[in-house]
Parts: sequence; C-alpha cells; structure tokens
Amino acid sequence: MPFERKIKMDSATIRRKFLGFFESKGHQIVPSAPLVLKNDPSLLFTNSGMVQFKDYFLGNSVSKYKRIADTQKCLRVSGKHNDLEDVGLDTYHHTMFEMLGNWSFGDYFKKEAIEWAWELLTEVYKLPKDKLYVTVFGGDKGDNLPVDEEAQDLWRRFVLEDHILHGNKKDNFWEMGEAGPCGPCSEIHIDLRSDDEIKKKLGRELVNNDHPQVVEIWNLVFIQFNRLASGVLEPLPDKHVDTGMGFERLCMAIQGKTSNYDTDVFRPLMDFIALHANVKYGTDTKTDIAIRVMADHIRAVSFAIADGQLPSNTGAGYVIRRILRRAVRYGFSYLNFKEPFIYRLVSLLALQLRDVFPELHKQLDYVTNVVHEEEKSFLRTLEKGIRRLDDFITEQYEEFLHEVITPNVLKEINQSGTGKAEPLNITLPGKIAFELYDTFGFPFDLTSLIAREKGIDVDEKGFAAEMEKQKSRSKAAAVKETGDWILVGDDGKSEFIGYDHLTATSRILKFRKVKQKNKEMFQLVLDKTPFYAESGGQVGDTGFIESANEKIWVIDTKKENDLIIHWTETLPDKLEGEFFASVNESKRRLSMNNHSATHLLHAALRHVLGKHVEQKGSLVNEKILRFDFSHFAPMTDEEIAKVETIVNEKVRENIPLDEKRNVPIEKAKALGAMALFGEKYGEFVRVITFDPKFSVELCGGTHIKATGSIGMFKIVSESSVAAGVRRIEAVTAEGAEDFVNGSLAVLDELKTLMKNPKDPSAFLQGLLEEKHSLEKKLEVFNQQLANQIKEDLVRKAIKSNGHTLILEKLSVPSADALKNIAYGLRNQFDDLLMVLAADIDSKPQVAVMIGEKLEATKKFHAGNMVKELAKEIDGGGGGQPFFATAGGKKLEGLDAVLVRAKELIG
RNA sequence: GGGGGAUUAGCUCAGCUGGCUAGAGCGCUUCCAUGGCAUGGAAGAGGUCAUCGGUUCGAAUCCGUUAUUCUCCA
Repeated sequence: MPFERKIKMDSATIRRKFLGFFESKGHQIVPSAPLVLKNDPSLLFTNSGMVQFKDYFLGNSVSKYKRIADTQKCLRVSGKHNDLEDVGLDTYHHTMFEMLGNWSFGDYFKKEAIEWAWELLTEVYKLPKDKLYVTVFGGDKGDNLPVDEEAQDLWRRFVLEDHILHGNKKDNFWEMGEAGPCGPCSEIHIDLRSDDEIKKKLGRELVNNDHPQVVEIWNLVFIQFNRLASGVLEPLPDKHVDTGMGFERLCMAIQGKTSNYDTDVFRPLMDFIALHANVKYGTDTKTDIAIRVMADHIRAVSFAIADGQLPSNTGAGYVIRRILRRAVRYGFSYLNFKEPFIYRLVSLLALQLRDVFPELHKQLDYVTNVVHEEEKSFLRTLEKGIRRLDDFITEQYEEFLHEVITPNVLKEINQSGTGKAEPLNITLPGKIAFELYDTFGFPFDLTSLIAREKGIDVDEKGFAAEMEKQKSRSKAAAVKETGDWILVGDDGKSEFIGYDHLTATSRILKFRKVKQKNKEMFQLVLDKTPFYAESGGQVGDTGFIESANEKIWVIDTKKENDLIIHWTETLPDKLEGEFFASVNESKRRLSMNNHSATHLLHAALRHVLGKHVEQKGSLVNEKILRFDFSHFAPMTDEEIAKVETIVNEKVRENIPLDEKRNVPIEKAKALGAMALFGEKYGEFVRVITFDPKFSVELCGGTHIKATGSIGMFKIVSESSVAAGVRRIEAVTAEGAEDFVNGSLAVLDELKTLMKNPKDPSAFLQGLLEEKHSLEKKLEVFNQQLANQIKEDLVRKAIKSNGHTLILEKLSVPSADALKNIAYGLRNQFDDLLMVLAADIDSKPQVAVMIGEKLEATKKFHAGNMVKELAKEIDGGGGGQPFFATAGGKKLEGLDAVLVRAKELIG
C-alpha cells in the first residue's frame, strides 16, 4: 500500500504551510506578480517564480528584503518540455501552474537552502525520506567547473549516498539567458510508485527520465556566477538562492495521488465538467483528456484575463485565445458541449482560489463575461467551418463519383452519415484542410474527425507542409537581431529625472545595435535622463542629445524591465564625455495634458457609471487619449455628455497637481488610490492626486501642474473593444479646439450650401426624400420612353421565315435602357430575332436578342452573332445564347452592322 | 510585425470560369382567412453589390488603394 494514504492535507493547507514555514525563517511573504508581463521583450508571460525578481539578479535594482517567499502564478505554453498541444494528454503537464519559491538575495546560501528544503518536506509535509532523491551538479569540462561538492556534502547529512545523483549541465546548471547570472542547482525528486513497482526497478534509475511518477518537485538554484557575453564565467560578489517547487506536483505527492489532476486543485473543476457532460471521469481515455484539458485551460485563461490580458489576435492575447479555443474544441468534440459552457467554470475557480489570488474573485463578472463572449464567437467560427468543410467534402464526393459510380458505392456514401463508414479511398487535400484552418480558424483535428466520420482521409503531410511554409514566412518577416551591450566607461546606475527636468547633462553608460527589417538602429542608456520611457500607456519621449560637435535625435524611449532605453538612428562618433539631453517639450506637454485628463476621465466615469468601472487599458500620446474600461453596456449620449461636463468642470476648477513619490503601497491604498489588476507595483509607489475627493491614482506618468492647462476636454468616440470593455477616445487643449472648430467648419459649409435654412437637419431630410421621389419618377419616365421606342420597333417588325425580325438603328440614353427594351420585346415575341444598333451617348453598342421559341431551335446564337457584328464597330462582345451585347469605337459602323446582320440571317 | 479571407436587402447568406433585367430564407408593410392564438394565403416595400481608382465593348464577379472585420503565424 502506498505510504501517502495515511496523510490528509488539502492544497490550501499545503500552500499555507509553505508560506508559514519560510515566514518563520525570516522571509517576507510577497504576492504573486501578474501572469502577463509588460516591458519585457523576451517574455510574454511569467513562466517561473524568479521572473518578478529578475532585476535584482541582474543588478538593475536592489531588493528591500534579503529573504522572500511566495507562490507565483506561472504560464507555460511553449518550450521544449511543454507544448500546448500536449497538455491534458498526460497527467502532469499544465498551462498555468503555481510555483512555490523562496529566495535569498545576497543573504543565506546553499546550507540553509538545503536544510530548510529537507526540513519542510520531511518534517512539515512528512514525505518519506526513502522515496526522495536529490541531484547535484556533476561538473562540466567545457566550463571548467568541478562537481558541486559543497551541495553534495550538505545533502549527505540527510540523504543516503545512493539517493544522491550527479546531473549534467543541462539538468543541473541554471542560466538566465545566453549571458547573465547563473549557477549550479540541486533538484529534489520523489518516487511515487507502488512498492511492487519499486522492487522491480530502483527509483534512482528513473530520476530525470520523464517517468510520470518519479518526478522533480523542487529545484534549488545557487546563483554564484555571471556569464559574460564571451562565455567566460566570473564569480559573483553577492550570491543568491532561487528555488521553485511545482505546487500541483507537491499536492499530488502529499495527497498520495498518481496524477496532478487527481488532487483537490483540479478535482472540483473536473467533477463539475463531468457532471454537465454526463460522463464519468476515468472511464474513457478520450473524455478524460477532454476533461483535463478544460480544467487546466480555464485556469490559465481566467487568470490571464483577470491580470488584464484580453483574448485577441496578436501577441499574448492570441496565446490566451488559442488556449481557450483548445478547451472549447475538446469539449465540443468529445464531451458534446455545443453551447458555451466553459465560462461557468470561472466562478468555481474564483471561489477555490479566493484567498490566494483574490484578483479573480473581485472581477468575477467581468472575466466570466469575456470568456462567455469568446466562447460564443468561436462556436460561430466552428459552425461556419463545418459548413465549409461539408461543401469541400461534397465536392470531393462529386469528383469521386465521376470516376467510380456504382450502386454499391452510392449505398456506402448514403450510409456514411450514420457513423462509421467504409474507407472510400478519397482524400481531402492538405491544402484545403490548411485553408480551413488558416483562413477560417477551423481546427485541423476537427477537420480530420469529421472527414473520417464520412470515410474520407485527410492529407496530414500536406497540411503540415503548408503549416511549415506559413511559419517560415512569418519568421522571415520578424527577423530582429540584437547585439550585445557595449559599455562606455563604467556600468553604473541609470537615473530618471524627467518628472522635474526636461533637460540634463548626461553621459552614455552603454549602447547596442539592433537590426529590424534591414534597418539598423541603436539603443543608448544614459546615466541620468529626462526622457520618459513608454509606460502606463503614455508614449515615450522624443528629443535629442547633443555634444560640442554633434546632435543625435532620440526617436523613441522604451523600457526593458527597469532599464530606460533611448532609440536613435545614429551613434555619436565620440561616445565618451558629456551630452546635453533635451526632451521635445511640446510633445511632452501635450501628452501630459492628455494623461492628466485620462485621470479625470477615469474618476468621472466611476462617478457617472459606477464603481465597477476599472481601467483595462490606456494610450496617451500628444494627439489623443484612449481609455478602455470595464462596463457592460454602451454609454448613452446623456452619460457621455455628463462625463464630459464633469471633466470640464474639474478643468475649470484648475485643481493643482498633488504628486507624492515613494509612498509605501499600503499607505497609498489607504489614501484611496486604486491598484490596477495585472499591474506590478513595487514596495513604494507614486501617487497622483487631483483633488483628494475626486481623483487619486497610482501612476508613474508625467502630469501637468494644474488641471487648467487641459483647457478643454472633448470625447470623440465611444465604442466596444471586447465583451464588457468599452473604449473612449478623447482630445484635450489644442486637439479639442481643432476638433470643435473642424466640426463647426463642416456645419458652416453645409449650412451655406443649403442657403442657411432654419433647421438644417429637417431641410436635408426633405432634400433626401425629394431626391428619392425624383429618382422614382425618372425611372418611370425612362420606362415610358423605352415603351415608346419598343412600340416603335414593334411597328417596324417584319414577319419573315416564320420569325419576327427587327433590325434597327436607334438612340437610347443608357445600356440599361437598351437591355430593358430587348427583354421587353423578348417577352412579347417568342419567335423574335432582333439586332439593335444603338447610339448611346455617341458610343456604338449592338444588342442581339432571340425569342424563347426560336432559341430552342438553336438556329441562331446571339453570342456568336454579336461577336461577328462587333467587328463593324471596332469592338468586341458576348453574352448568352439568347441575348448578347457588344460595344465598340466606330460610331459610323452602325449602318454596316445592320447590313452584316441581314447577311448573317440570310 | 507578416500572410490569408470577408464586406451583396433590416438580419443570415447564395450568386462557380466577367454577359442569366441582382436572388433565397427570416424579418417588415398592406390585404385576406380563422372565435382567439400558433399559423396559413396573397400582394408589396427595401440594394450607390464597403470605398476610391484601374482593366474591359461590358465588373457584384478580374487587378490595385483605403476602411472595417474574421483568421492563422511570429
């Protein structure tokens, strides 16, 4: 009997004990960072516990606490060990997972890390010592590194020699990237197999061998080196500890399960899914996979949305969309969920994790709504795709039928709708399957499934080949080369002084070259800079840096983590020495107006619409401000007007800016400042207040001294961006003035054109109605004209050879009229044979019309006749057997047309 | 950032290689039928075929621009 059965500990307790344990060892417990990253070009999502502490390791900033522990939401959807398409197939991969971790920044090192890890696992969690294995770094010749004896000796105090293994550089040496902090690591693995299994094969032989029940649970990283770009390792002055323990696996080990999905982390979700799908988990592989996929994916999707990442068609948003759609697909195919269902899991999940990650529970309605809408939209996509696929399949059948049509085959096809069909030897080309996928978003596995049900094969290789083409195309377009940082003098700290100054005397600390779309650019880091880097929605500053003999334009300023980077197109010839750095003042000033106005808008919206309004996105530049916020209905004109009025009132009050820097976050919250979900805040924050009773926000942006300089605030548009998210675009100051003046100018112009009517809109309304009725009258008039011409032609008709012959030259206003006349006469005579040579606005046109009965005899073909006749007017033409037209250039040829027509008729 | 598709009546969509007087279903209006309702019958209104430009004798259809939107890849 497995040991674990005796232990009962739920996941919440396991998490609590971890945090409590490290708190008792002097660690500060911090909240999880958001799942979605901003300001990091190398990463879309937080994929491990250390991500939020990256800057501490890189030396860009210093941690206030030497010891920290937390549980971190992580998301992994790509990479060597975890492909999205694999999650759910096995029992231990996940998209979102929690990583428990403890850190030392220049404080304790290997001894404490190892002792505490052992104590927690064996004393607190009471995991059996003989089932635990540890690995230590076994050295690497290339890097000239020996075995990590230090760690090995420390482990020997607790662990039997045959439970300690050596690992290679791949498994036991951790690196942040190509260059940067790194060091050996030590992993703890656990053997969860039954005693019988263990007897057959020793646990140590299965460590690091992808066995689902002999798994790594904790990785202790000892950061002691810095790898230079050259590849050389140098020892770090401050050594750090970075550990990460997979929470779901830990729960599996402690709760004595053989699958992460069997723990109470996933079970409530899975039971709910199984209940509504009306299946039992554990009875069928296919439905089990589908249940796991849904239970897993809803976690990733819900928390990503709660952290501010809406599903979209680019970047991180696209990843979220893909995850959700994969869940819908599995539910649709294997659990028969044809209606939106997944959104109902959100509340269950929110409740389950309310105490650890309150952000989801606090935004329950919003997240549920977004998921629901996204589900609906994908189900619509599926429906359309199925229809298209059916069309394709029908086509394939038809082609097939042309070749082999026997009663037996027909019978087979007719039966094929009922379920399993005999293979028919028809293949759906990969190109078509790919087209369905690429253009219409219809998943390949559904294509195969449906095709197979109808006895059709799908060319998988062809599909994969098309997919490859698409990938290489995208890659080729996205080539971006980033060079190494090159130091200019000493590498020091970079300081931002742009809140108080627009100019500075600066030195270049380092620079690097980047190549994008064959364009070479440079990135500079200054020791102190007045340039504001794009952040919080506000655009980065532009401007220049200038030395005694040269001037370099800064075309953009961006942030990478906490580093402020100035983009330039050229590099100064002389990098050393002082530069005069100057920000483009007018752009900054206009952006500041818009940014402060955004704060006023935010406050006004909460005032008018309610407290559920929260910022979901923001863009502030020198021209416009765009503000996305949670709200479930379109705003009425009254609401918009009211918001505008409130903001403009606040502008006229000329409220002075109250800016407080370095406010402890707790104090800021007490002031009433709202923290945004998905935003990462430090220990100390900046608080921007315009009237403490009106607008208090945490913000790093630049602001005007008093609201009066906004001048005027004008909302330009209100629209929807996603389910439950509205967008307002507005302008301020000169922008608002231009907007209003522009609108008035258009109105003035229109009024002048209408000769200044009292009520312009009524006047225009009348004008439109009049136009409509005139058009109708004209139509009637034209019809009458055509009838006259028709009657004229009827009179000139000759009975000959048993048909009614009309050969005439005439003048009509349009090609349409000619057509009308021709059809009119066709309805009148079923033995009609008519050639009309028309002058339309001085352009020659010929029409040949043949009556229904005459057409049936196939004696004459209008299309062929008109081609022949067109030669006479230097033109060409064609049409159908009974009606054809031709146009040309030679107006004088019209008479010849009639002569030729007579010859043709004979 | 790079591909692919779509845009036709109030809505959902047909309209294949340029020439069938631009269609269907639902909805709408009017009339008729039934005790009422579900509904049935008849007639009718409603379209700059997204936009601008080009090719052509002729463009909803082919080519390019812009806009909007869907979708895939990075």
